[in-house]
Amino acid sequence: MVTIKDIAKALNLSPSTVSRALRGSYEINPQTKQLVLDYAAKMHYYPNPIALSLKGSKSKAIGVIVPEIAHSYFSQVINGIEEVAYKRGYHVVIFQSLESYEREVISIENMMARRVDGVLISISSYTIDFAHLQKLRDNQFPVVLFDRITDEIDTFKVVADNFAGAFAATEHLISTGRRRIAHITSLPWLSITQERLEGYKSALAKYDIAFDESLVKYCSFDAGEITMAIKSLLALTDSPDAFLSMADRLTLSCLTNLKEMGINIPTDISLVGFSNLTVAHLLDPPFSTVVQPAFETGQTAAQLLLDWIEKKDKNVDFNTKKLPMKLLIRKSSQL
Amino acid sequence: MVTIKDIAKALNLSPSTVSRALRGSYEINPQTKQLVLDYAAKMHYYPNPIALSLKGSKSKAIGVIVPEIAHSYFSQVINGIEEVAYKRGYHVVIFQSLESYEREVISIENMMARRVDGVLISISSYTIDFAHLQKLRDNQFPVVLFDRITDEIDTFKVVADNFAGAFAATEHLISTGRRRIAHITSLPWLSITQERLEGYKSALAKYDIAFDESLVKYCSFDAGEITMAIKSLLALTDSPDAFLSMADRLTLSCLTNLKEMGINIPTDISLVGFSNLTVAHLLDPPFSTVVQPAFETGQTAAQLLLDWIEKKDKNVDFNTKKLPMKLLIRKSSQL
DNA sequence: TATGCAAACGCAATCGGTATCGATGCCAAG
DNA sequence: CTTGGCATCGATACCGATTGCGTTTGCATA
Repeated sequence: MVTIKDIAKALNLSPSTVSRALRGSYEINPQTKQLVLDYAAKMHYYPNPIALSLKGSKSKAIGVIVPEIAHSYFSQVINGIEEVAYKRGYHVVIFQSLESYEREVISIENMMARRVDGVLISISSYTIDFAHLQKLRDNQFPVVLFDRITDEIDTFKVVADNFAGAFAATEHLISTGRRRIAHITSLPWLSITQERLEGYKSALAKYDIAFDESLVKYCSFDAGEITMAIKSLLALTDSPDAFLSMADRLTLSCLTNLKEMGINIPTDISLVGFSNLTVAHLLDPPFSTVVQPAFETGQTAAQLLLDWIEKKDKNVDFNTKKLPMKLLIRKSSQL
Repeated sequence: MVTIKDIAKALNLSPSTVSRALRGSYEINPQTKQLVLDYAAKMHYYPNPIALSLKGSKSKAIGVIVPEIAHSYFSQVINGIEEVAYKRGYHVVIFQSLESYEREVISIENMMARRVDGVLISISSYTIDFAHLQKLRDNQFPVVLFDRITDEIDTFKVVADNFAGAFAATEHLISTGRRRIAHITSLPWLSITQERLEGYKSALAKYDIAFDESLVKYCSFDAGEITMAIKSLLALTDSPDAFLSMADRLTLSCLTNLKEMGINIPTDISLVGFSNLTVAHLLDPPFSTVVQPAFETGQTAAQLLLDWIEKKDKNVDFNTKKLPMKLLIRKSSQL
């Protein structure tokens, strides 16, 4: 690896002159400058980013924490983050929390130890204490939340319009004649869970359908739990005629379970689910989905973070970007 | 951020003593050592990895190049890589080639500029010149290939047993009475394409079925091409009774196209495809798949690379690890 | 001729941590 | 009393690039 000193030695110049020539400083003789530039190009000189980082205390790296990489939604988000970061000369270091609070805290520490310039995070399902994030913010450290956010941290946030997505899905089910719409959702304390529930309730209200608490089921990541939830829903005296599921894993579980039980979709029960699977149209039956703007979420969050990092003055005006959802109606929810 | 010098000043010691105390050097008074350790813990001291990197010319980072992150197979591979890398204190920097040779070359340069300690790469489909990789190897730089490999580079490689996978799938189709088995595959110059074709041929030979070149279709990433291929196969006078597709995107395209054409699966045409989709069982019909050991591939490749990086002597004995495939038989290929 | 003043470039400190080489103090052996 | 050896710790160069400041030119002006 060729360094500035190598170039300096070869051209009988001082390292400082070479450095300035490479950076195009005005106080270098154009001829000298050209000489250095040519030689550097010939020798394939690249500035050592590690030395730069040490000097400037900027690593040109951002950290990303997601619950799981191998999950269609998050891998699409990462795709969007990559695209933006790559174009702006940053690299992306990825961590998985695996929905564990402890791993999330460790990942944050790890990132700080590695001196990333900023963090993008979608909070783990089991994180209810946000001290690890608040500490970063207290130190003026740039953190952008996406998808799973929280009110307790004041910063930039990027989310899908969960309310509108749930509202549209519910309204669609109502418009196809359904009245007893079960709401299968994730953990109750998550922001996305709450927003989606509100969208659902709001749509019911619009059509004067009473909200029935017994139709709402909160499910953890235990696979058996969703099966239990479905069975208890079907056991109701006034059992549901539609399922609205609010997460990928829940959507797929619903489908698997209902099929196993021999329930006809959509004749017996109509089905709409939040999902970013690219093969929803190939499922049996082709599945109506609310699709999250995953790629755009990644892009937007990365933009915000990098703008923030590169901003001179530290007076930033935080806001929350809300990206539109898309409802794709397929056979699972048609008459 | 607290540094060694801060600690030194606070405890009236020299930076070198603090450094040695933190590293547990034997030549430090146990009491002094404890003092330093306690103070460092209290102040949340983390060694600056950037300074370490500059000194030791090791970045403790590895680069990964995949065609696309948001692809079930590759995201599972990355998952495996991550797991191993973090346990061993490395971080993972991910690049996408998007199946472009140019982007692959740029990514390599980018990684070198960033001084990663090693590279894991699954070669882009349109890479037929390997000079960029050979240059790395010429400089004794650790590179491990996975999935898409090449004979032109002598190094560690990790692949799935493509031959066995294709053989098993073909044999299964034959055992269900199929004799005209179409082979829909990827670009002809890829290692995986060739190995899978060999497996297919070998299974045909075993059962004395003549190999018919007209049943083999090579498809690029153009979506229309697969449709054309399928139509031309169905137009044959002796048209196929089974489709064997050799990549995720092809498998899904086959399914989409055949369904659109109103062809009954598996009655009219039996279907088996290579795929790492986790929802194959929910497709219509439930889809027989050859599943690649994605996670294990990532783990193995990362292991090999890190062992190599950390090895003292540079005499490494290259080999190619072959991981078993799994054939999951579902309705799409049953009688 | 002396002085001023740019233009062009070199010196050396710096970032944080490590490693080499001393330096010091103390105790025991000669 | 001197010398050697050990235990313990400090000063400093170094990794690669940047940067404030100083220095050397050449040239024009008083």
